[in-house]
Amino acid sequence: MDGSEKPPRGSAAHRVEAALLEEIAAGGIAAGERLDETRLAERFGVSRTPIREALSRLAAQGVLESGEGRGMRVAQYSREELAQMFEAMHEIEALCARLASQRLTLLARSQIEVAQAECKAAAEAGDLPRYLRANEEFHLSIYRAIENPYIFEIAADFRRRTGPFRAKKFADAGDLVASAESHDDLLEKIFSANSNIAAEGMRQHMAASFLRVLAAN
Amino acid sequence: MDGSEKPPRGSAAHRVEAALLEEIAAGGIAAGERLDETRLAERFGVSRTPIREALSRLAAQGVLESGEGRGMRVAQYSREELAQMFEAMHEIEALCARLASQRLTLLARSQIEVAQAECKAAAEAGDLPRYLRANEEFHLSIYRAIENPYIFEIAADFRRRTGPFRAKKFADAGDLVASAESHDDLLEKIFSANSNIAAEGMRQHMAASFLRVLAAN
DNA sequence: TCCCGGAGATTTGTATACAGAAAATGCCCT
DNA sequence: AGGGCATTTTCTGTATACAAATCTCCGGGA
Repeated sequence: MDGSEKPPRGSAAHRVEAALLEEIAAGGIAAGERLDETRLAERFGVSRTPIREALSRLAAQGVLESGEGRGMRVAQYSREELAQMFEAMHEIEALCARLASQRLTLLARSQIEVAQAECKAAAEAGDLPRYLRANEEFHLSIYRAIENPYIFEIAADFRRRTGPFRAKKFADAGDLVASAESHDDLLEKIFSANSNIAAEGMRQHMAASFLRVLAAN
Repeated sequence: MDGSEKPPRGSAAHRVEAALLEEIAAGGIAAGERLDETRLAERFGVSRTPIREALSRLAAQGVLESGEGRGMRVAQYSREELAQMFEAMHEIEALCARLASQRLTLLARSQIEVAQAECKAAAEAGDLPRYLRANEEFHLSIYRAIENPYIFEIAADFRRRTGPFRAKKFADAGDLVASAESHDDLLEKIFSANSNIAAEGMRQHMAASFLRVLAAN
């Protein structure tokens, strides 16, 4: 929830939390999969106590949930739930585009352009992991341009939660190239100095993306 | 983080979490104040373990933070940070009003009206704790009308975090009455079936509120 | 007077044990 | 074969103990 500040409480618990979060975001632990405290304790070489703390924190952040039966599971979303999350994300992304367009500094613009250049390079190389990282950085750089950490955090949180589902829409290298090209269209609108055009451009960009995600999930 | 679903993990830990959250939101524990595990354990009649779990979860939600020195403290915000949070909340609230206006069912409208009636009754009784609860419920009922749990959660989260600061704007019973009356104006706009008027109405309502909050903090 | 170091007190993080609840398994009867 | 009940196993939540880290206070020296 915090950006960058002081080390959070507990080093083993924190290490476990961060590792699990990264693994879940990359799709390494599937939605619905159960996390076993005892096995995780063995895996990380600690007692159950810091494991429970890490799991509990991830649950408080909505990454895990107590589902049917025992144990924590990676939060699962039905298609309907996924669609609702995308709808919320859709609104937040449009808001971000509008605000970014209103507040854009030359420095922020330059950073967005650097991020887009990396997207293009990764797409041309047909390198999916690299593209996924670059794509996230591209969108995060737009959120940063708003210069409000709370808005940044909301948008970044959606990215974190939907990451595993969104990754599935890229079937081949052509998809990467098309995605990177759609960024160009989007940036034209964000840089147009018309915040309504920016918001509408982001709506279209995200709608196209979500339709592909729903098809792939 | 969740609205209403299954009982969250842990009954003592959960009870403590909920009680602390309510107390913090009502301003009963001040921003920056340190929470002592041992004393809380005595107070709630449990061991440190569930206390630690509750505190850890509240930290994951941004309500508490590990600050300078030992222990968890209620999260503190500078005026600048508070203003940024309000700016973000302002945008989210306007978005909520717009969507609620677009999606309002008769049932949802009725529930909002019940909540507003309770606000008025509490204001007329000059009962601050009752008013604070009623005011929260009023706003939550608007978010519920959107029927998207993710948007609900974002807006509710801001309410949770800003609760202690917002509570300080009510200096006397007249403030309660004025606040309840401003809800009438707001509802007229939300019920107007014009989502732009609804959004603008909420912007004004929240801006007035934030200016009073900044003055009081 | 001020600063530093050491000792004691306090707090934090974790490991382990225990009790209770939930789930799984096995057995018996229809 | 299927269902119900009893028993066993597994998991969850919590209490307690311990070690390490941090904080506070006091005394001594410059």
